[in-house]
Amino acid sequence: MTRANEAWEALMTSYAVLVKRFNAEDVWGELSMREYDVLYTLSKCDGPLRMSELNRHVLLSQPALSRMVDRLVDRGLVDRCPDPGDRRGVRLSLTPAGRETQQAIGRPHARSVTRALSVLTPQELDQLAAICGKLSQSEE
Amino acid sequence: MTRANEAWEALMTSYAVLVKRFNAEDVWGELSMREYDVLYTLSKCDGPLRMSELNRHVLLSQPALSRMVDRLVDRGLVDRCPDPGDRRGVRLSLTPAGRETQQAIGRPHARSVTRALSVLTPQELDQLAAICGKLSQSEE
DNA sequence: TTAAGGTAGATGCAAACGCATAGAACTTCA
DNA sequence: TGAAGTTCTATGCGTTTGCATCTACCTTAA
Repeated sequence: MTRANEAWEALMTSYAVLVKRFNAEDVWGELSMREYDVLYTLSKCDGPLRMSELNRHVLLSQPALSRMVDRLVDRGLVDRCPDPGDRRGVRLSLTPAGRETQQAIGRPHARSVTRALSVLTPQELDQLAAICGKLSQSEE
Repeated sequence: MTRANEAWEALMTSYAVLVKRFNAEDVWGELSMREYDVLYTLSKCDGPLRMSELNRHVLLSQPALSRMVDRLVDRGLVDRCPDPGDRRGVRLSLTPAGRETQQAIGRPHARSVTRALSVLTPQELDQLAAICGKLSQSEE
C-alpha cells in the first residue's frame, strides 16, 4: 500500500463520514443535499453557468444533472435560458427564490461544517485546502 | 467564508474531480465503482463484517447497501451467513471469486490512484492522510 | 418472566440515476 | 460550401436509490 493509496483512502473515508453526518442534520428542508450542492455552486459563480460547467462541480452524470435542473426550474429555484452565443447551450442561474433557499439552508449548514472541522487547527485547515486544491487542479 | 468552509469545499471538489476521473478509467469491468468499494472494504477487514459496519464505510443508505449485497451474493462475489452470536445480524465476507475480482480491479485502480496523487509531495500525502484521519475519527 | 424499547437487516414503492443514444448546433478542413 | 467530426443538452429505458416501514431479535428493568 503506497502513501498515495493511503491518502486517497483517508480522503474517501473522511468524505463519506462527513457527508453522512451532514446529511443526518435537520437543515435541508425541501432540498436533498445534491440539490443544495447545485444551488450552492450556482450561488458561488455570479454569472450564469453552462450545464457542462456546472456538471464539472457536481458528482452527477450529465443526464441526471439535466433532469435535476429540470426539477429545480419547475420548482422556481433555477432559471434556464438559451445561451445567445451558442444555441446548443443553456445559461443557468438562481432565481431570487433559489438564492433565498440556498442561503436559508447554507447558513446553518455552514455552521455544522465549521463545527465538524473544528477538530483541525487553523494550520491544518489551510494545509487541507491547499492540498485538495492542488489535487483538483492537476490536469492528469 | 471561514477557513473550515473553504477547506470542506476544497475537499468536496477534489473528491468529485478524482472520482469522476477514476470512474472514466476503463478498469472496472463488470463492477460499478460503488460495488468495487464494497468488495474493497470487505477485502481490507479479514474477518467477516456486519452489514452495519460495512455501511459505515460505504456512502449508501442501509436499504441500498442491503440490496447491493443481495446482488453481489447472487453473483457469487460475497458470502452472507447468519451471525451465530446475534441472530438478527449477518456476517459478510468475500468469496474466492470476490477476492479475485477485487484484486483484478484493485491493482490497476491503485496505479491510477498513485498517478492521480503524484502531484503531491510525500510530505503532503502524509499530511493529507493524517488530517483526513483526524476528521473521520472525530466523534462529533 | 415479560412488557417496553432499541437495534439489525429486509422489503414496498416512488423518485432518481446511469448508460446509450438522439438531435441540434458549432467547428474544421477539403 | 458542405461533409465529417465534435460538443452541448435532452430523452428512452432498465436499474438503483432513499424513505418509510416491517419483522425478528436483543436488552433492560419492573
